[in-house]
Amino acid sequence: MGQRRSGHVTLLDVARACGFSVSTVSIVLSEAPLSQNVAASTREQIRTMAQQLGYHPDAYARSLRSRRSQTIAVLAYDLSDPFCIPIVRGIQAGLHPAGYLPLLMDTQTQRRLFDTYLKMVLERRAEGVIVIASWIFEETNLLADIEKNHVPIVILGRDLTGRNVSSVLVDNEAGGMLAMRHLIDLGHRRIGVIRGPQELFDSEPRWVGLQKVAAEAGVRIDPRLVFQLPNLVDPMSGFEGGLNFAKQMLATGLPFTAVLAFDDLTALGAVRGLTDSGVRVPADCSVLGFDDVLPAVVATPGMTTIRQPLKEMGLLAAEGVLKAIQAREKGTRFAAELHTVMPELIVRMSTARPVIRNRKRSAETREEG
Amino acid sequence: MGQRRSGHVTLLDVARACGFSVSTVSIVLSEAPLSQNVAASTREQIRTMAQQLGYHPDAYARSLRSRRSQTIAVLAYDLSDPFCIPIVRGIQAGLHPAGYLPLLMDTQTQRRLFDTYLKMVLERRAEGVIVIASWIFEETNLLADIEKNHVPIVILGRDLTGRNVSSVLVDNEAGGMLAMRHLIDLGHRRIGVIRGPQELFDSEPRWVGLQKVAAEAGVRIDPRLVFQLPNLVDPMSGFEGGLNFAKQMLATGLPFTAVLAFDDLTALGAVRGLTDSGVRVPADCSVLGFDDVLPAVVATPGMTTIRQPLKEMGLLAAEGVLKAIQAREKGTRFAAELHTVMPELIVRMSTARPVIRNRKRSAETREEG
DNA sequence: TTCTAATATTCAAACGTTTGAATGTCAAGG
DNA sequence: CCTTGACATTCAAACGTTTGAATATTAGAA
Repeated sequence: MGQRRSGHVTLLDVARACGFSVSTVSIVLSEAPLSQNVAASTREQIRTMAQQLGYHPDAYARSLRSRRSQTIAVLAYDLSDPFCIPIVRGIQAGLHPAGYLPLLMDTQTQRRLFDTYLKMVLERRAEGVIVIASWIFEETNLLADIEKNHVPIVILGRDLTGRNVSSVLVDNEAGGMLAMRHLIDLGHRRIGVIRGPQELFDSEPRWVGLQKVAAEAGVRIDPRLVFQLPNLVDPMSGFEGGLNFAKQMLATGLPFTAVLAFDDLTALGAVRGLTDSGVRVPADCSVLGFDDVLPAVVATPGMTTIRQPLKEMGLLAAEGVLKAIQAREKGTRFAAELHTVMPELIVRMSTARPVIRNRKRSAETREEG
Repeated sequence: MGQRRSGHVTLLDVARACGFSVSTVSIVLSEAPLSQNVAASTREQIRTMAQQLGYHPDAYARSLRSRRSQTIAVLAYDLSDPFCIPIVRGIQAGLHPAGYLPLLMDTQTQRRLFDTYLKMVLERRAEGVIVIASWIFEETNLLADIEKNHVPIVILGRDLTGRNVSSVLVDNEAGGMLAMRHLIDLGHRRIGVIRGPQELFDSEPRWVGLQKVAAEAGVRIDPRLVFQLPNLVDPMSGFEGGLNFAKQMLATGLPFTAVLAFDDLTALGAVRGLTDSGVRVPADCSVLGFDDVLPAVVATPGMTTIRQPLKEMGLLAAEGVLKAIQAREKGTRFAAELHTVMPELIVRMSTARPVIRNRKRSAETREEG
């Protein structure tokens, strides 16, 4: 009955079925202002008929006509990184009330995919773009192509306000400071550090922050106990880095009572490396992570970590694009905003006061037990 | 220059800029068969001009005209469940070569969101739907509304072939068998079990499988050591369930040397519960999970688990919808297919041979150390 | 010269909406 | 009997693309 060749019920179908024009039906079903002028009986009739036929407006036709896609593209560098998920959740939560749909794209830290998806962003006429950045993100094409088309961008994890791109950041330096302060407060003095990869924006400020606190407290960080992760291509490589570096730390033979890792996966790797070598966490050595992702909270011992308010960051990003879109509609020029959110220390079981004894001895003790 | 009020460069802009008609430009840029008839010089000219202006075809106009959205909706019950991510990855991998884009939707185990997104599926004219099912999934509206519009569906984690919906399943019974066999092979005889929630499709067959193997081996499963998770609303509740049940198991005072958990998060919860009570894993008690999600592999000790080939399942689902779409195009009626994939035992460090001594004693031993 | 057959390009309609302007109806006011 | 205006409905154009049919331009064959 009335099924057109497209297989989808259209306004025309509904119009024919109840004897009104397409215009009237459209006006009623889209609840346009004019619909106040439509007789109540007509409205009722049209609505029930639409319901009956299972009519759903065609978003493509609608968007074509109204030039609004109600879509925000979200370019995540790697969805399999537990870091991304809460952010995406926040974005979703921020977009939903405004009737926008996130178009989620997982670029898998691949330049090629990134470009493919970028093209799609343009083709699908996304009204805005949110980028969850990683080291692979080089600004080149993004700004050239997307901004040329006046699509507002918000970037998470990188400060691009200089290029007039709104940015959401966590205060990494403060995070680094919190981390080091916690360890020092517990009484640790000999601390190994696994720094983040050089190309990652977050790495440096965390390092700066923790150094600052260490210096203030008169704690010297032995450079032989400092390692730096290579560029990560997937979450597991952080884990493996942590694992290997922990073993290398032990191999130095230098005493240390705590490891401060770049992020939670690295910290979990460190825990594995230490445990495998018979060093107990936290009894013999404390480990501290960063981010507060799911694997850190369900591991045992629960990981003490510097929490990033990921969901909140996603929300901020969502609000950011929406604001920019609104501004563009009104013709207002919109100045890029910088949001810096504060990290928070979450104390769990992976850190403890250091025991006043030689690390090596304690390890041996356990091994013979 | 030539920027129209939409803010996007259109075919008309390109046409005007190089003096050809919209048709010619379209034919060249979309590489239609007719483009062979277009002079090489013209083609070149048009292409460079399009490039220069930053032209990108409007997917909406194109889809409207061609009635193809090149989009598959993916309804995931909860993206924050690490279980979903590899599946999504697989789907993405399967769709990409065919030029389809997954429209990822996180229903957050909420009926309301599920319905909202379902409406969007219809409105955005997704050509197919892949559902990653959870207990919240009740077939009612889905089949009524989506199938009415002849949109092919593939469901993961549930057998709906009876309703002519292609389904991808893991052989849960085989998984349950693998799990129990592993524990029995190690020498465990007193085994606690945490079953999955009743409404979840996977729960029962796993339970059947492990019972079968236990019965064959003459191992009796003490019902006082069997617990059942309530319906899960988020991944953490599985963890908490595991934690609490592990403590309850200990509280029974009954001896047991292994816990077989419904999934990895539950198993990780059990590890926490045991460890908190001074029971070491695996020295005093083995723990075995199911799924092989990221938190299970980065935890220490690494979780022995029954791996589901999640990525492969996603791939199968993607291939499933694509096949159905192709069939519909040719007018062929497409019979729903059932894909059952095999789980695999992954041995890590959370399981070991049981020690021949009283569990309680060993726990005390450690506590005094 | 005229016809055929390529080659090269354009016309115009269609996809399903939305919406400003136009049309038609009817009752009250002059 | 004609305005006026409120109400109810429809017309028709537009959004940016694709595509079957049409047209224009050539060159070779009859």
